Amino acid sequence: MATIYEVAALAGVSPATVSRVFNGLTVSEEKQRLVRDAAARLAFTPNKTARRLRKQSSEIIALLIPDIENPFYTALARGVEDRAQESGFSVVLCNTDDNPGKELRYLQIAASEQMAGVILSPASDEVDLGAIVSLGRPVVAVDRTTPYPVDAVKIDNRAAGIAATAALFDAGYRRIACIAGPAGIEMTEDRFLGWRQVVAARGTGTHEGYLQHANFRVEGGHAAMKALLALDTPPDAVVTTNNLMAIGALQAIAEAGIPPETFGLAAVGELPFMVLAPATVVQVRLPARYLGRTAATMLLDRIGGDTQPLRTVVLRAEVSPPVPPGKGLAL
Amino acid sequence: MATIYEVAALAGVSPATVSRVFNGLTVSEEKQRLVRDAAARLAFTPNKTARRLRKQSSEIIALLIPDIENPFYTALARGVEDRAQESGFSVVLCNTDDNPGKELRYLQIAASEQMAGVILSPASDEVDLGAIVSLGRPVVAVDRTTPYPVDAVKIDNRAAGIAATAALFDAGYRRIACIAGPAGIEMTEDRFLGWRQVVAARGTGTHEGYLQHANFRVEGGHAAMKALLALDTPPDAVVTTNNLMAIGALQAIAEAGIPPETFGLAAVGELPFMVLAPATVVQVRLPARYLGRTAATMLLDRIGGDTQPLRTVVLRAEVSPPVPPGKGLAL
DNA sequence: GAAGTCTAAGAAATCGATTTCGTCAAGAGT
DNA sequence: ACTCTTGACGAAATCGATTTCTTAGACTTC
Repeated sequence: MATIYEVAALAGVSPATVSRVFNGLTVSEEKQRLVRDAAARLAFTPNKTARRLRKQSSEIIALLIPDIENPFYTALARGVEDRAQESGFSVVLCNTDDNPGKELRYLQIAASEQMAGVILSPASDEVDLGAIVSLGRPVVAVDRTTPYPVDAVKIDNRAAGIAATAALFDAGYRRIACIAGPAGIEMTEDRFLGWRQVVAARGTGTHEGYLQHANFRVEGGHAAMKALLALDTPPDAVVTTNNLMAIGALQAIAEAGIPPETFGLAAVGELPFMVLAPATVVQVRLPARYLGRTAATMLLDRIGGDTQPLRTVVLRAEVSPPVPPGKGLAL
Repeated sequence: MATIYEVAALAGVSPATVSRVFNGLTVSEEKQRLVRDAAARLAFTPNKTARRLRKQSSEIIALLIPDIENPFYTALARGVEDRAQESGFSVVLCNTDDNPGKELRYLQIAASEQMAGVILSPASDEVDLGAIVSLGRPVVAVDRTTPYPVDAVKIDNRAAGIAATAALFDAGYRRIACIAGPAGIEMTEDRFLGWRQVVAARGTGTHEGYLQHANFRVEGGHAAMKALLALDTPPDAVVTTNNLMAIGALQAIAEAGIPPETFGLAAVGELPFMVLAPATVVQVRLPARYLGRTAATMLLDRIGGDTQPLRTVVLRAEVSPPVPPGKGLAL
């Protein structure tokens, strides 16, 4: 591939002039023409590695997500990518598997690769952002906040938990359990607090074992649902705090021979690739792609020099389908 | 972050010696100890941009996939990532949306970013690998082959189409249609030729309109299935040539009020997040993660200097669940 | 005509790691 | 004791783009 020196030689100017032409600095029209002609003839593409070394930064954003196989996160990734590409940035997608060790490794890569900024969904409250923050690289946390001085975009998780649970009560269910993610994760806590609040307000109380903690994956939801169904007084409905645990719960319900339309299920998050009738499950729709897009806008603003005070943007979820009163959902 | 010069100054050696220590060249034990101590004290992390500029390459692989929201491709990506990380390589995931323009742009990025190699599922037979191949960067094509001199890993697609179709005949269906991806894509062609071969061999022939081409997405399968159901003589079963089109077909079947267990459906590819009884759908399981892992192994071998002749590795699919004879699948 | 100012453009330093070339010291052989 | 060989290590070039500093020429003013 041609270098700036070859373009300069062909155009009869200095390499500095070639650089000025492509970076929009002042160069006479005559010499601009010479440089562009030469570059076109040589099919010149600037070497980004050299530029990155000299400028000490890049046009790359690191995006750290905990589960690449969760469609919530792939939708979020597309939102980040949409916005980043509008500004000429590339996105490196880093799948952490909710593993703090992998997450730290990716953060170190972001630092040593001079990425311009990081968007991440932290694997835990103990995520170590010290190195990247101390380098002055902007960070935006999504879906979960951190104690570090970084911007954040999140869902109103408590309201989402409330909406999911209220929908089940409105549909006539009375023994409503909750399958939550791992304890200690802020998003999990907020969502099941929403469940608990509605259960307390509607006066039915909860049974022992009606709150089950699971991992966020399909198999976590599956195991938790089996545990719920094995109780002396099983629930007649369940709220899951994410989409994949709802899938697992549905599988367990089907395996138990329960027709899905007679058991109440509300998920915080859209179920991917739904083939059941839409009324079978209440889905609290999370704006994942917009969440990603918002996070990228905030990060790009910081990269561009934005020095406004740190802020947290909170997005809202919405319930789908809207729930009419009465027993069961499949009306 | 500390540079190699600062480590050298603290250790009392030259920068070249520091570089030699970390790159395993011959350095006296005494000086090795001095360098390692100094590096630890300064928390030295080598600047990969500088190294990449001097060495003219990087430890990054570009992975170009057509649909990040298709779990087949996220599983493939995990396989690539698994293997790459074993060798200290990072993977940049590039989502092309089956768009040749986006694909070309990502290939140009791979070239100008000096990525060590590329794994891609080509958006079309006309993909332009000229620039990246002429730079000598290794390329491995997955899932689809190309006319360029590159290695490939693929599924035995024809056999997969045959297996899916045969399973439906074995289950007792007789009017078996096919929902295939866009015409002209090798993988599509091979899979529906497998369908056509079995239909011809079993002597039932096909009806006008029994072969529907769609895009590979859920909505493509949905529209194609509605078109099939609207025929004067609708089919009693269908083969879809990928997983997401099966999802769309199932949605259309449910919307038409047909119990899914009475309609035959076989998909080439595992349906993601299945909540129907496993016997409802025949799934031809594709080893996506292993496909990714194999592609990465081949690419890393090339990056490492492998000069064996170009080769294509063909992996096999398997049918799940195994199909007993008789009408319908839900036995 | 001389002095001062401004602008375009070239020379060279810079970014940080790697690698090439040259030097010096130690060891072996005669 | 001298010569030759080998290995460790330092100096400096290299990768390619950007940017700083300097210079030359054009223009204006007195």
